[in-house]
Amino acid sequence: MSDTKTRILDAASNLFAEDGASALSVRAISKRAGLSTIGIYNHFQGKQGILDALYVEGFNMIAAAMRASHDAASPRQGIIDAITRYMTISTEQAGHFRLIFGQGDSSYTPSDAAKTVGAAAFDDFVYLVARALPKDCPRNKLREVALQIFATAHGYATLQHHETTELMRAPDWTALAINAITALLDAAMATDRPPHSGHKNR
Amino acid sequence: MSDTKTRILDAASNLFAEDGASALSVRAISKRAGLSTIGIYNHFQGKQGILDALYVEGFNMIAAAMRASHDAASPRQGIIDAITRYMTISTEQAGHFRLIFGQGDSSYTPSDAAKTVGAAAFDDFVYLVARALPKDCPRNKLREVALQIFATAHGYATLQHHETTELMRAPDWTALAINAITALLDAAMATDRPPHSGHKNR
DNA sequence: GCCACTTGATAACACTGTTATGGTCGTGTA
DNA sequence: TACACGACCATAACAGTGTTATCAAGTGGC
Repeated sequence: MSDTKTRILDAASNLFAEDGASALSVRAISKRAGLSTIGIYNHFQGKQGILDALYVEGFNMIAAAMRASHDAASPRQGIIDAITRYMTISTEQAGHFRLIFGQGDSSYTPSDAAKTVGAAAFDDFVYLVARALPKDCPRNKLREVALQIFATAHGYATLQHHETTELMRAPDWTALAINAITALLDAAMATDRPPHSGHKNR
Repeated sequence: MSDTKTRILDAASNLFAEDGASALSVRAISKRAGLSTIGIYNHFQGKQGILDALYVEGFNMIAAAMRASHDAASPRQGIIDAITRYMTISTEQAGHFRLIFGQGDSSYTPSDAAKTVGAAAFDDFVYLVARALPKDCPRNKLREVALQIFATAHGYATLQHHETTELMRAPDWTALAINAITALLDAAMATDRPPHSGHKNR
């Protein structure tokens, strides 16, 4: 990576860390880097390329959080720890989180390369979930349970920052998420029913 | 409401329905209304006021979906029906959904009046959940279970439109959401444990 | 050395939301 | 009736946005 490219990316990262995606005009970035705006087009093909780099950076953080670690007391606790880390990232890396989930810059569309990083992060999580489910669990169901756990946690991570829920007495969002995921894991472990049967009245 | 205000709002609503929030420049709205841009400032205090009107419109749709209806087979089925309707809205009214959850226009911040509409929609949902839980359930827990159900569903509604999950074989998001919420309702009905105990390893 | 490509500064372009300017109209008060 | 004031309107101007155009310099390959 050339010196200019590094200078631009460092400038963008610093501005992003200070004030989120709205601080990232091409003029602000190039001024911070001590260059003109043209370098953003030469090295990153424009502003979208800058945002792609930050998107990938954010997803790498999420992936690291969702990866199996060796110090969990059980595979199940490993999942709970991963979700706790995910909830922490949604707050501590709020700029990245908002960018990834569409709230940072409404004109940004991730490139195909950036998208594949997100998909790979999910694969890491599937592996973590696989260790907590029976060994004979079909691969389809594995991915589905992982998707459910992730989607569930994601709802809590997203809603905790939403202005309507900010009007409420502050709940402990991580605790609520863990509680919901615990219920989901219990249900997944307890039954062998097909995935869609939850759709019927019980 | 004056004729000018109506013309502007109709123009904005039509443009929004066609191409989402990105179609809503003040020049596009005023051109569609056959007026100059100044009316947007006189009648709506600027573009944020236009977006507020659409935000409130979207939240009113969500509120209607989440409200108790009299034709559910049981209170529990009433919740499941409401969540199903919520999932439907997230797709059929994608523009409104994206605007409400921060993805429509990253420069938009809802006014305090708009925010209270969202909070009121949640109150309707709490009432729906109350009918499915034991009558002696403390109000705190009621609100918390309602929040959990809503957050859980919200995760599915949001992730179904995200580009990383769009790379996957298309899951039935509504079925997955209902399945997760069923697990959550089972857990809420089965135990009287304090809300935070799910945080411990089991 | 010549040529093609890459890189960089600067200016220009088309677009954005907003404010400023000047004018008209309607309403209330003396 | 006359006047003052406020609301509303068209238009122009402003300051900002991402991007492209123009010109010049540097580099690498033949």
